[in-house]
Amino acid sequence: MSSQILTTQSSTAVEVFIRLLRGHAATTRALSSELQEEHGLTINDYEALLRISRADEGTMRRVDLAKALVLTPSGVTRLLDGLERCGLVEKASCSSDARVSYAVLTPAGKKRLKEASRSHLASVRALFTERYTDEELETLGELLARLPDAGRADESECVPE
Amino acid sequence: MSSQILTTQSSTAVEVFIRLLRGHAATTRALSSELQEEHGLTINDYEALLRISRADEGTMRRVDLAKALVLTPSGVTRLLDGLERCGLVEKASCSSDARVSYAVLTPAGKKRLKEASRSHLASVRALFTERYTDEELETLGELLARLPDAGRADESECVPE
DNA sequence: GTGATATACTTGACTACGCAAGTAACTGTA
DNA sequence: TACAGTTACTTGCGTAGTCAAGTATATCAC
Repeated sequence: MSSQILTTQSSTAVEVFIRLLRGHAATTRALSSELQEEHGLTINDYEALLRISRADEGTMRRVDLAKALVLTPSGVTRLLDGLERCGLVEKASCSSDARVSYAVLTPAGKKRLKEASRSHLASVRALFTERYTDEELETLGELLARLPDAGRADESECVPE
Repeated sequence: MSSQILTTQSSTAVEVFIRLLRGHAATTRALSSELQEEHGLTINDYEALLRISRADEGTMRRVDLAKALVLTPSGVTRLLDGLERCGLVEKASCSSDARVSYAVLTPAGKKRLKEASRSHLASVRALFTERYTDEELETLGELLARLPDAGRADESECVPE
């Protein structure tokens, strides 16, 4: 009905953006309900545990975790509050800088992460490999990595021992 | 420190997923603060106005809007509550089905959408075209469209008259 | 028609954030 | 050594969304 201006050139940019939003919403929902039900973790809980487990010395400054998860510092405080309440993470202080408080996995945290990893990784792989060839996955990963802050995703595949 | 299992095959699936999450967070944040400040709309407000404006007869069932935006019905109720309170959207009833209530743009809603479109579309294009060639954008769009529910993004480029 | 089931939508209670402001500690400059 | 500025983190408050439950209407089987 209403007249529309369809600028063909670079109209794809907007499409791509929308698909990014919707794809994120749908995949997150698909994966997080499973993670939630089976292991009581949100996607960010899981990612936080994973990042901490992979960090040098197995500890991570809250600030660095915020960057890795693309959260604000307050978001991280609350995220870790929850994980601490569940006994999966503990605070540790830094000897050289009294401002920083490290997050460390407890044995329970390591255990939970390991359990959750099995099914979560399998689900992620299933979700993507049923839609893309290896080559396409490679391409998609490379392209998404150029988005602001998406580059630091690096090798998140590891399953902590 | 901890031993890690790096399954090279399809490890990219997980990487891609993470980049999707982080890329979404970062691009949304970048674009929505501008939209918020300059036009008082969130990304979803904007998308809702756009979808309604593009629908046949300029009206849309709430259920269909939910699907298009990948929100739950209650999410749509609240989203539209806000837009109604701002006078950008109105309810209309359906003569053939008393359960459905349509969302229609008010003149103010059309005006706001049109104003917001200018800068928003420009920002989206800038954000993406500074990172990708036309060809890459095409590829990225095609790949993202395969994700669950991301396919219905279609030609969102239109600026309502 | 009448009851079972499905659909469209709303509401209350909750969660996961963000933002702004605050505290404490560190750093660099004079 | 004192003070300005920065950094790490927390807290109060607000918001956007979910889920579960509820209401009203429609549809289908018989």
